[in-house]
Amino acid sequence: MDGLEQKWSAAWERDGTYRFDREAPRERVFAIDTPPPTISGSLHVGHVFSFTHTDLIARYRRMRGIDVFYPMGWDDNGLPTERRVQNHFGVRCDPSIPYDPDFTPPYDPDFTALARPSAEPVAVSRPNFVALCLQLTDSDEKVFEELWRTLGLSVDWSMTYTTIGPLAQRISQRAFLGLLARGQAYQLEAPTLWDVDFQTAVAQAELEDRERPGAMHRVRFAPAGDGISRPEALIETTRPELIAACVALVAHPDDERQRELVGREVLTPLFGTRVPVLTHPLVDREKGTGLVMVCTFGDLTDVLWWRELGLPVRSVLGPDGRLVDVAWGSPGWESADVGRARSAYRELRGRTVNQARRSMVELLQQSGDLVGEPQPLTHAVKFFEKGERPVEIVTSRQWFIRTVEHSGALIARGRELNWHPPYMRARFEDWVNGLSGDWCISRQRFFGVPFPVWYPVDERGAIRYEQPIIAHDEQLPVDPSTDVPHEYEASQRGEPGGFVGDPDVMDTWATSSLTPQVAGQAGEDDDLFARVFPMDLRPQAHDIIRTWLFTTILRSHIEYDSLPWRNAAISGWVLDPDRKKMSKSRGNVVTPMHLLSEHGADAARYWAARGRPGTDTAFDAQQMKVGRRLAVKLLNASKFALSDLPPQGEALTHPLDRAMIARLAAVVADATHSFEHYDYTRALERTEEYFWWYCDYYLELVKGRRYDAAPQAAASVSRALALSLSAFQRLFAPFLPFVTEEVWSWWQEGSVHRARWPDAGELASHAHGPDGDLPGEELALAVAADVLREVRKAKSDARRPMRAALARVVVTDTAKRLRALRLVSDDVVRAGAIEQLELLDGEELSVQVEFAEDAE
RNA sequence: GGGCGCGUAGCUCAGCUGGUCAGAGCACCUCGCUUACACCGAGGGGGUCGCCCGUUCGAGUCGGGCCGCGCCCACCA
Repeated sequence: MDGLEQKWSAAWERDGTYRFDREAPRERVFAIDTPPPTISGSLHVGHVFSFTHTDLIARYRRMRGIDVFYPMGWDDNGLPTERRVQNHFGVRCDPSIPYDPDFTPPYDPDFTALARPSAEPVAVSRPNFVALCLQLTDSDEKVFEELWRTLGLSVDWSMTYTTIGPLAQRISQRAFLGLLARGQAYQLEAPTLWDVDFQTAVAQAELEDRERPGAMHRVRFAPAGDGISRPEALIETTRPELIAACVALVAHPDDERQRELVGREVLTPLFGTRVPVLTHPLVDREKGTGLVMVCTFGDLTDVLWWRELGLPVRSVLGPDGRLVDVAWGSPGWESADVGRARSAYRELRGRTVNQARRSMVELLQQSGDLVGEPQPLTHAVKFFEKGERPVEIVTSRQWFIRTVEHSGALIARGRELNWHPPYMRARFEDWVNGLSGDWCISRQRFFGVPFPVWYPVDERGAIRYEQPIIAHDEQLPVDPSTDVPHEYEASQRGEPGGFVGDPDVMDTWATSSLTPQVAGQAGEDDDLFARVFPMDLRPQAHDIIRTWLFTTILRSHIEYDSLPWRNAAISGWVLDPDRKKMSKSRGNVVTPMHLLSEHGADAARYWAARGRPGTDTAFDAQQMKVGRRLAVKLLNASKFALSDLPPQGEALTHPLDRAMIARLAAVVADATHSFEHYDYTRALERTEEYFWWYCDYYLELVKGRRYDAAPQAAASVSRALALSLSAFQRLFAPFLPFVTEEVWSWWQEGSVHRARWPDAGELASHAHGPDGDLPGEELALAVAADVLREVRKAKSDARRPMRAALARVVVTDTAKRLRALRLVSDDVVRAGAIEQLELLDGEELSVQVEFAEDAE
C-alpha cells in the first residue's frame, strides 16, 4: 500500500488521465463548479472530507464516458489573506504611503512571525502590501495543491484559477460594469453594517450572532415643553451610549398604555433633544415598557424605523467605533439646555462604545434619569464573522447589487435546482425570505478586486460620485489607484478638474459568485464557456448557502436568466469525536497531511465517503483503518484471483459462478442508481458489503475448484473471477483510486479511471447461461453459503482449525433448498473439507458434523 | 420565536415505497499462524428501534403530540 500515492499521482499527471477534452460537445460534458478553498485559512480535515465527495462524483461520471470539467480554484482574495500577511510579515497597509520598490518586510518569511514577535507592524504602501499578499498566497497554493494531489483529486491541473488573478479580476470587473450599465449595481450613501476594527463595510451574509453579556437599562425621557402634568416616557435599552443619537421613540399603534404619549414630543435625558413619539407595528408591546428608543443607528431595526418613519440622522458613532465630536446647538443638534448637553457629551466624546456606555450609566444615575439598577442579561449580538467587536451601523457611501427585488425569482430558481439532499433548499429559502437589504459589495480594504471606476473632481475640488468614469473593456483589469482613465493624464489625479480612483475593493463574494464564469472563462473563451455553462454541479458545504450559493445564483439569474448549475451537492461538516465543530481555537483540528501519511489517501477517502451528503460526520480514525483494510483486502483478493489463473472459459458453466455474477449485477445496478442520485455513500456500502461477502464465501467456495477441478469447471471459475474482479476494481475506483489503479495495472491496459463503469445488464447476461436457471442457482449460492457457515461454526465450537477434515456431514433442509444445494455440492464439499455429504429432508436448515479421526 | 435535521446494540451508523428488519462495522469474548490476506480468518454475546397516543390484520418504517440533541434563520429594543 505504501508509496501508491506518489507512484500513481505522478503517472496520472504524466498521462493526462484527468485532462478535460475541450472539443467535447456540451451534452457529453459534466461541469463542476469547484469550491475554491480559502488558501489563507488553515488546511483542515474538512477539506479532505468535502473535496473527496466531489471527486467521487467526478470519477463516477468520467467512468460513465462523460468528459468531466473539473478545474481547481484558489480563493486568495480578501481579508483572510490580508490578516495573514500582516501577521506573517509584520506589516500593515497604509494606502497614503508611496510604493517602495526596494521594500523588504521586517520578518523573514522563512522564519515566520517567530523572528520578532513583539515588533510594531511596519506601514507599507498598497502596492507593496499587495505584492506581499501575492507572495504568500503563492506558497499557500502550493501546499494545497500538494494535499489535493496526495488525496488523489482528479482535477485537471491545467485549468487552475485564482480569485485574485488577472482573469478573475477582468471577469469580475466586466460583470460589475455590466450590472452598472443595467442599473443592477448602484452606489448609495446609506447606513451600512460596519466592522470597527477592520474599518470596512460588511454584508448581511457575513454576520453571525454571538451571545454576549449586557445589561438592560430603564431610562426616563421627560415631556417636552412646560406641561408638568404630561406623562413621562420610560424606555428600556441595552445601548444607553446611543441616547445622544436618539431620533424618536416608537410604540405599537394599538398599545393603550402609550396612547397619551403618542404624537407628543419628549426630551432625551442629559442632552435635551426633542424627539417625537411615533407608532410602528413592529414594536413588541410585551417587551420592556412597550416603548422603544430609535437611534441612528443601534441595530437593523433602527434602520428600518428610520427609513419607514422618515426620521432624521443624528449620528454619534465614527468608523473607528468611537463617539465622534458633536456641535451641540447647531442644526440637527438642538438642545433644551446646550450647556448641559455639551458637558454631558464631553464624558463620551472619543470613547469607545463600551467606555461610553459605562460613562453614560454614571451620568444617568447622577441625573436621576436611570430608573432602578441596570439588569444584567445575556443577549445575542451581531458580529462580523471574522471580527472581534460587534458590528455597528455607520453611514457611508457604498456599492450595492440589487437583491431584494429579485427575491421571488430567486426562490423560483431555488426550486428549479436539484438539491442533494433536498431539504437543504429550506435554508436557501429561509435566507432569501429574510433579506433585509440589497447586497453591499464594497469593502474599505486593499487586497481585492478594485472597482473599475474613477470619479471626476470638479473645479472646486469636490468628487462627483454620481458621474463615475467607467473603465474601457480593453483596460481591464484596472486598478484605479494607479491606472488612469482614457480621457485624463496621470498628473490630474486628485487635482481640481481631474479625477480620483474609487478607493474600495469588492467583497470577496462579489468575485466568488462568478466562479462558473471564471472557471469557464466567460467573455474570454466563449467556445469553452458554451461547453460548460450552465454547469452540472455545485458542491459545497451548508454553511455557505447564504453566501456563495446564494450570490452565484443571483449573479447568474441577473446575467444569464438561468441557474448557474443544475445540481447542488451539499456536504456536511467534520466534527471532532465529541461532536464539536473542529476549529483552530478549540485545538481539536486534525491536520490533513498527517492524516494521509498515517492512514493513506484511500483510507482517508473511505472515511470521507462514509459521510452521507449533507450529514455532519465525526472524525473517526477507526473508520480510516477500516478503509485501509478494505484496500488491503482488494489488493489480496486481486492477487489471489489473478495469480496462476487456469485458462479462461468463454462461458460460465458452473451454477455457483453464474449466481455470484447475477448478484454482482444487482449490486452494480444499485451502485449506479445511487451514484446517479449523488448518494455515493450508498454506492460504497452496497459494493463493500457484497465484496466482503464475496471474499468470505464465494472465494472460499471456489478455491478448491480453481486449483484442483477438471479443466472445464476451473475455466468457469477463471472467467467468473476475471469478470467479478474487473467489476469490483471499477466499482471501487472512485473511492480507492490508488489501490484500484495498482491492481488494475497488474492485468489491464490503461487507467482504471478511464475504464468504463460496469454495466449491470451486461453482467447479468453472463449469468444467464444457455441452461441457466437463475432463481434456483441464486438459491444454490445462498444455501451453499449457509452450509459453509454452519460447518465453520461447528469447527469453531469444537475448537478445531478450519482446515480440519470432516468425515461426514448431514445437512437437513427443505426439499427445495436441498435441490438447489445439489447443484453446487461439489464446491461445498471441497470448501468444507468434507469426506461424505448427506442431505436429509426437513423443516429448516441444520448441519451435523463428524470430524475425521485424522493424525491429530 | 420560526425552519430544517437527528434520536436504532458500549461507539459510528444502515434499514429505500409499512409484513424474515431487529442489521453492519468498530469495540468486547472464544478459537484458529488453512498455499490471497496475522495490516488476517472463523465463531459468539449484546438492543422493549427517545416517550405517549393513533391509523392498520400488521409500524424503527405512516399521522399527531411530547422530550432531548444539533444546525440554520429571526424585527434579540
